[in-house]
Amino acid sequence: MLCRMAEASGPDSSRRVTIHDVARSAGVSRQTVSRALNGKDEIERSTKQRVLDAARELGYRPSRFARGLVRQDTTTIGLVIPDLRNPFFTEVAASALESARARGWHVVVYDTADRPEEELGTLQVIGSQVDGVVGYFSCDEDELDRWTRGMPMVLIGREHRMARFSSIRIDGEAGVHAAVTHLVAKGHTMIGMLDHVNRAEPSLRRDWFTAAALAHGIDPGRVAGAAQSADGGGEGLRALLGAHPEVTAVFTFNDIVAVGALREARRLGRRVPAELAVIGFDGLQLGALVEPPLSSVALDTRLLGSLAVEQVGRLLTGADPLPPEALEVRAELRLAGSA
Amino acid sequence: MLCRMAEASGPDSSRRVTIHDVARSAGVSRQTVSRALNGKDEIERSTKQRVLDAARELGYRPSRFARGLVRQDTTTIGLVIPDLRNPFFTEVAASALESARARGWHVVVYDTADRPEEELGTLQVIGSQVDGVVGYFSCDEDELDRWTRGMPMVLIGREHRMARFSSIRIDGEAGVHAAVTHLVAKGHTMIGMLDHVNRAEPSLRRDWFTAAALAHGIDPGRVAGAAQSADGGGEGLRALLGAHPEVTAVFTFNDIVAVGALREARRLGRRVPAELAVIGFDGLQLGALVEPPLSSVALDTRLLGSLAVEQVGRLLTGADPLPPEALEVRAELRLAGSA
DNA sequence: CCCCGTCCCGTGAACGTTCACGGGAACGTT
DNA sequence: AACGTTCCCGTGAACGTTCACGGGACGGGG
Repeated sequence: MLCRMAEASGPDSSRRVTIHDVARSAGVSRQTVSRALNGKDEIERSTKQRVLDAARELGYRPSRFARGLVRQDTTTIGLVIPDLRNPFFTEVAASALESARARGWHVVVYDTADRPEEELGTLQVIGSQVDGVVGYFSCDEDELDRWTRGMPMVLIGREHRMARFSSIRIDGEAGVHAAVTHLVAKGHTMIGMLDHVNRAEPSLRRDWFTAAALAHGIDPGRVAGAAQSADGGGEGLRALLGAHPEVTAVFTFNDIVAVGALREARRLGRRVPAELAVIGFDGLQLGALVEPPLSSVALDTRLLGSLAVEQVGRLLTGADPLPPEALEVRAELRLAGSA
Repeated sequence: MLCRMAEASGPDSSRRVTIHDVARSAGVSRQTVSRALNGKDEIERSTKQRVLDAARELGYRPSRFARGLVRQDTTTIGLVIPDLRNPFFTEVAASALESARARGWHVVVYDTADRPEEELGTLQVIGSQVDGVVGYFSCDEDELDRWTRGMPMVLIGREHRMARFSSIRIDGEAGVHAAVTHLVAKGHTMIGMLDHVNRAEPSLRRDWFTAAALAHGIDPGRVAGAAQSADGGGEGLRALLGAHPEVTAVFTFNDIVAVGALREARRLGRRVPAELAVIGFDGLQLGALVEPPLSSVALDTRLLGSLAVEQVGRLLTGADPLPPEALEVRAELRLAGSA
């Protein structure tokens, strides 16, 4: 009489084990089972143990949906990332997870595998599973709007037009200016750039570079494209030096590309920073692992992730959203061995 | 008469907007609203549009809990990772996300921040939010059992005792043996190792190294501990060379440590691989970024992640679980410039 | 004129849990 | 003996959605 028959021996064994089954098996009511499982106190010790045993015996697991329906306390946000293996996004994701955990939120992560066409599908699926979304999107704003149906969204590193969106701006103007200033101070006058390739419009970082170069009376035209990978950085550097052999310093779209350029420079026999100075963008931890360590216009990825989470939180609780000027991450030059 | 009053102007504005509100506002029934929103067909074009407008006007968003309760189709798994910023775990996580996405599952990611005491809290919270768990756990198996209450679990890189757990075994014996063999063939006889520090028991990788060294008649005692970071690898190498100056080759616990050792070797003025050969473990993409590229006993992280997801899937659908011999990832030597 | 089919829409029921309330038993107090 | 307290426990209701079913309106064919 200690326990009734266990396992799948009921009339239809495919049905889910509910709180009712446990109650019946333990000879008590639903509410008592609920009390036992949730550690409420209006219950006798022996009864509690009996219920717990019955639950274990039947393999009972409460339905998160039913529970979530009645107590509206769990919030879940979606994090959309183009490529988790890219160290930059890894850091942003880690920071976002950190901030979310501090608030007791759950984070569902989606990796769109760098395919913009995946974004819509993801959005559609996400829309019915989370309370808000944070992340990177490359598709059109109207498309975003169509698929998210009024869900709070925070876009990272991208401008927004519609009021219901929010976005974290990345301001690298001062940082890039400082980088060019530093290179000039070191005596460089022929400064090139490895820009993002495969994009319709020239990158913002390219604009910042151009402005900084012009401010120092430097020709900003020495630019080559590079695919977003270390190999891409290597090839980009070869192309740049092929077209502009006079270049003695390079600013790159990001650190991955910079690391590739660094590796290629070594292979070409050019000493860094003596014969070729390199400054990246992002300030990844990765930059400290290579030799010489990478100088970079560093972004505070921790701040980036936490700002995004903070803002989506305000949007979905209805609190005052952060003003645009607070939603800005300023990049600043961090010098190491490579420049 | 196009649309009723919008915004929060009801009697109590704090209540959630339900499908009922939309129905009332559009002058139809719940079911019709449901039809419009879910793209069912038994509905007239104009009605559908009217409902959609009303929904948008009111800012209606369906409750994922209510929906999940009635249609039992969405499955969500939890992914528990000690430190997402660690490139190895990043790769495993990315692979797991990939596999889950292919199955249409959602993945909630938890980063325990390398603190074992966080695991229990995570587990407790996770238990009521996901259908199954995949990941790394360092705490006791009984503790795991206590907090998960019969939820399917797949442990990675760790043995299990209880039947309800499943685990992915990592077999590096042959790979480490091959690594040592290769070093011996290159003429090395004084081979050291940088092991994981801060662990109660010596690591499995250490055991594999010891066995391989003995098989070649090599003293396996030249070992130093290293913290799990690049800096740790550097310090470890200094300690190892301090205690055993005769060492000409090093096998490390993992690639991060190896990269640190590589960097330190350069700083010490020892040429790699001529004066110091280095072989890591894990086979991270990171290894290709440093100079010289890192040789490593490589793990197929993609397989690792997909196996774990596959197995947790079988456990929670009740399909035949994969047998232990299929739940094994074999590491194999991948040579590059560093050895 | 009746019957049947198609198109569109609405009504009860169910999903599985927790909350608010009520109530009986045992015990002590006036 | 009547009454208040404390300790356990059970019963309706509610959460918000979808499914299964039923039914009215309309049109066409016999």
